[in-house]
Amino acid sequence: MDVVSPELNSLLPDEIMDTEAIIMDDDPPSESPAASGQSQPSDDSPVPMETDVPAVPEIVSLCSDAPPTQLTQAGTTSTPTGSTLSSTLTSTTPKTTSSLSRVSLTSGGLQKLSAPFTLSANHQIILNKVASSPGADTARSQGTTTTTTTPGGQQFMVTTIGKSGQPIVLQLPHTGSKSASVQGLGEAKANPQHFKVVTVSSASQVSTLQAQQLKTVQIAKKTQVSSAGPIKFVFTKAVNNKGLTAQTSVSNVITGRVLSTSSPVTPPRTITLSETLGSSSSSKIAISPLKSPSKLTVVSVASQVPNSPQKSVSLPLNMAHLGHQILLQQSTATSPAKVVSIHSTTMKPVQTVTVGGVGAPQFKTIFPLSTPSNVQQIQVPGSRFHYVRLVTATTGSSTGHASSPITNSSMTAKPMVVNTTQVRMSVPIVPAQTMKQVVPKPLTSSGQVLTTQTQQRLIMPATSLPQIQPNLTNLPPGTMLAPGSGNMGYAVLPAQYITQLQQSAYVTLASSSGFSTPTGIQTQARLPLNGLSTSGAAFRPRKPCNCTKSQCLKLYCDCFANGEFCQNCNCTNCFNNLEHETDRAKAIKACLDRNPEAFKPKIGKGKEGESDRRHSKGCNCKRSGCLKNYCECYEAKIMCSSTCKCVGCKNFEESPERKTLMHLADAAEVRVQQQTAAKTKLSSQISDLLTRTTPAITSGGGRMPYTFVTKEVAEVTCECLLEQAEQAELNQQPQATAERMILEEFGRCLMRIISSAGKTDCPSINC
DNA sequence: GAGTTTGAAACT
DNA sequence: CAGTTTCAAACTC
Repeated sequence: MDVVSPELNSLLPDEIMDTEAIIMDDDPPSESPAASGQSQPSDDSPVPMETDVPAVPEIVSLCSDAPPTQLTQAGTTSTPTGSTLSSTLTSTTPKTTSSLSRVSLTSGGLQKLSAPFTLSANHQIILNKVASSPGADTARSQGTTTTTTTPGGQQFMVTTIGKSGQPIVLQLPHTGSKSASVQGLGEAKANPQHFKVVTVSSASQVSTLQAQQLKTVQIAKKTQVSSAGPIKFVFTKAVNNKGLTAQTSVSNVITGRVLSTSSPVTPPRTITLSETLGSSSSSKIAISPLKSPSKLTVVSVASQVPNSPQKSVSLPLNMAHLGHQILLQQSTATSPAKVVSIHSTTMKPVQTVTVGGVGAPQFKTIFPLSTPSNVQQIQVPGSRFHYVRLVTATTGSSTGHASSPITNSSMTAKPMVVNTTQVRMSVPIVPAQTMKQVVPKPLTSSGQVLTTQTQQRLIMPATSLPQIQPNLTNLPPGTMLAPGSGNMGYAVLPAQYITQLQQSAYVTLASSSGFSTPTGIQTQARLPLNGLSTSGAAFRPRKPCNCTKSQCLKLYCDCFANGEFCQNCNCTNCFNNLEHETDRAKAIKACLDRNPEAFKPKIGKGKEGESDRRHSKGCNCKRSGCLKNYCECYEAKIMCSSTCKCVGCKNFEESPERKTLMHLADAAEVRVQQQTAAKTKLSSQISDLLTRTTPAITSGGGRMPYTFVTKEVAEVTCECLLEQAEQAELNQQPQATAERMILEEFGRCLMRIISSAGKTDCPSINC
């Protein structure tokens, strides 16, 4: 799921996006266990999701070091006209490996590279770079597009934007033992199909990515329906950061997008795409803390004809091992139609990913942010984690950065214009809170109700640390995964952080002021604290920490404990940021080692019959009587329970001290609210007054008092008043009469002043 | 704002 | 697991 430029999309007509060409019609799903997950016995029904990709993908790996812009395998011959890129066959299943053929790789239309490839039994194509072609360096930083035509006439288009430096594996889903060439003989022959996968990677990360990183695209299974039917993709991505220690916060980006033509009347079909990074293809990441595949529906629409059918990808999401591999696999029955993608031909697309449980599909959204790297977010149902990939703006801007502006139908997304250094796109911003409200309570495959707690977020490192594999079930809701610095790892970012990014992006981008960085974010919103309501505290400004010695990498730091990055804090030597992912990852691991539930909400639901909210561990107060904010129970506005070990506790239901304090606290809160409201109102009134008076002043239609009540006017007025006083004295009027005469004169003076106020000239006042 | 108190977290 | 230390927030002046 990736950013696909509209230009690239436009190159692929809907009719050529069908998967039929690569699908074996007559292959029973059970023939190839490795690919059985992607194979579907039924044509129209969505392909069941698999949580695993073949441990040993027999595929043709295409190393992205070579800059092929276009790979065309006609199944028979291809004529290399330029520099040649040879690919090695990496298929490990010779039994069903189809014959090799030459692949024509064309870079930018100027170079043609030929590479052998093989379609394995499970329909995987691995294009491996053997050696850099002469033209590789020149084209490395440029987007590349690879188009492969299978012997059966199917065509794949793999586009790489930027320096991916990574081999690409196209894996055809299980189609039985038949070779691809055989497969293509049927319907596919008559109806060549195209698959389009776009990869975008950070050019700055090329050095760390190395050629060992592998992208695998599993093209799922055939369907026998017509080519007009919608296609589903199972998209898997494996990440292995072993040995990679890059510190930069921007990781490589591998984005793939598969477009499928869909007809409103034709049943959806499925394509499995797997993307593997790292040397170890067997390691996998289970995204879903539920340990059961979740459905991920990716809808990306870019540069499509307004009336063109939606192209959606339904993917199951399963993350088993953080930092190794992420598998997005398609689930079976759920329909991708749940996702509504809104596209605009004028705006660059933004990805939207919908993830749902098997039983209860959920909406998930991925959208780019205006951070130095675009952020793609995946919210996994059930855990409410947000898995985010930071997508670096690549240098391959010439190819066009594209994303699909997609909004969830149930979300109130705000369109925004995103400015990156090279990309400007419109992005629907969906606040995390909005998404929370949208996402229904997920169920695991076994029907288990997942936690709905939203109190905490854990920040996990994008980790190049394979050993750090925290149990995702311990991660607090709102956790996000983002790519590690310089590596393909995923960092768990707090949802709040993403929200902040989004907000910042919106402001910055809306003003077209250019790129926005997280550190520059001023608008902060915070998800609720432990046990607190999610509604009221949602976007409340987060309290900055003041850590000095802990580097904000210990639970002393509230930011860290809440799974947030430090932003606008007063901390010193802070490591709680993306720039110190490695250290942060270690710290997180250390915390989890000490307490696997360290990042779980402390305030959870108590036992049955007890209060709804209670402290998981209880407090240990000794001197505060549990009536001060030192006490975590009191701070969370809950009463101490049997789990507490406090001494002299006064934080219980019948405690008069507690009642008094609570009453005072409520009263104080009311006062604060009233004061705040009064200030707001006064400020509004002042602002309104200034707004109304300013034009009058500038236009001459009216003047402020100081403009006409001059010193002279005041002196004259005083003289008039004195004159009245003198006259009253001369006439020996009573004091009351004298005062009345003075006041009446003052009134006349005021009237003259007012009447002359509207005149441009200085008023003249005569007694 | 500086200093003190407090209790959770970290350490031994 | 208990005791001690460290730490940062809460609190007081």
